[in-house]
Amino acid sequence: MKRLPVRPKASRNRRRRAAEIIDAAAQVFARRGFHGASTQDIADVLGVRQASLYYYFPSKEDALEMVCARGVEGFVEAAISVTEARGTASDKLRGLIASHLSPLRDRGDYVKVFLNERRHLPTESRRRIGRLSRAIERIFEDVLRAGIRSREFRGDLDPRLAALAILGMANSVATWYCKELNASVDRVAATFAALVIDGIRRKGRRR
Amino acid sequence: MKRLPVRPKASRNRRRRAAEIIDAAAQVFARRGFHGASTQDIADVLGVRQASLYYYFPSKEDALEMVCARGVEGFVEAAISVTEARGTASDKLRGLIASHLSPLRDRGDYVKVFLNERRHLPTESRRRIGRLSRAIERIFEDVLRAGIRSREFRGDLDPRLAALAILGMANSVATWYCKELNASVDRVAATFAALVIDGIRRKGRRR
DNA sequence: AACTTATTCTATAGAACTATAGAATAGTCG
DNA sequence: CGACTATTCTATAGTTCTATAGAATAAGTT
Repeated sequence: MKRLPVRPKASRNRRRRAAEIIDAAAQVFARRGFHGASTQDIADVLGVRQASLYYYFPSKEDALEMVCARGVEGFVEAAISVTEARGTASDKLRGLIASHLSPLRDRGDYVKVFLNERRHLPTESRRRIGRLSRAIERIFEDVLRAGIRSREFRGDLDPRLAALAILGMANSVATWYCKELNASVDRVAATFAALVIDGIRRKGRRR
Repeated sequence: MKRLPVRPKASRNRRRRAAEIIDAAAQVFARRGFHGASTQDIADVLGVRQASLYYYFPSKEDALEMVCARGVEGFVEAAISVTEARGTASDKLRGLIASHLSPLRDRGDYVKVFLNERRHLPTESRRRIGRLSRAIERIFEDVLRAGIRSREFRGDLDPRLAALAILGMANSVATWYCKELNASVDRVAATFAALVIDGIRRKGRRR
């Protein structure tokens, strides 16, 4: 086993160092998937020995849990605060979409891992995180339902199906947003919201 | 090593047997992901020894390639034939969405694997399959562009972004469609198409 | 400096997994 | 039936990976 060229300095702040570790894990899990990534891969990103990681987490699965947790962190709170503000159902939906895409800006890897790898979590934490997912679906659904009740949205809309459609659309951004950065997250959010609210068909000469 | 309870009969048709093997692989890869699934898992589904699989494929990666190939098989052809039919741009888009969701009915696992695991393919086959993906995106994009030119769709639409949105929405169905079968694939397709074409907002008193 | 604690390192046990080799069994056909 | 081919099995080499133990080094403190 070879000696590392330069021994990295130990951080004086454990918290900060732990965040660096989890950040590297997020990066690697996002790229190769949980099972496709080895703890060695994470260590390589940090320039550290594989075994050193275990000072910061007790198992690879726990690392995944930390990444996933940060991947949904704040999603629900942000969504709730959007729905509690004043405004039409359309406004709220626009806000929901924007707040849902927002974490892609600074936590893209975490979100990707949450979306694609959460199924590999051990049962208990998977359940816990699954509840958060469903909470978010519910919030979208409720806004749609409210819009239908207020006659702002079409009465023939299936709120559950529409919520899944909108979330599917929004979540798909995580797979390409970093590659094609000619569109900012805000612009994507606005475009998507306009698309589902008014549709793509030209208006004016209808009915 | 224990003896298997009943030795499975050898199929007299190699083709058919190979299809069974790949089917089991699709099922297992869909559930656990490529790296999360072992060849043992596949063998368990078939009630066969792990090593027996290697009579049908030379490596696990090749099995993934076969699954992915069948996961996109016919997508492009079906999409092209839709766009070549007569009809408005809206009709074509509806048709595209329907034909894109159609394989979920009988090949859900293959589609899931194609969508989620193709990134784990070795470089060359990943490229080849990536080209097919891009071809499909292009087809959607072209229909949108044609609709804009014919003034059927709004002029301010970004066709690339809209195509990605619609595909993201459609592809997301693969993650939940088998769990919640209270909606048939056809109904989902129709709902989604209506959603993006006309939007969710109630019409009639506008402009 | 001497001592104490925090962090990383070396080394490795032990498990799991892919893939190969060659034996054994089942099916087919003269 | 006996020979021939197809398919599956047993057994295992060799690799990779997670996680632990204990030594070594860096940082902080008195």
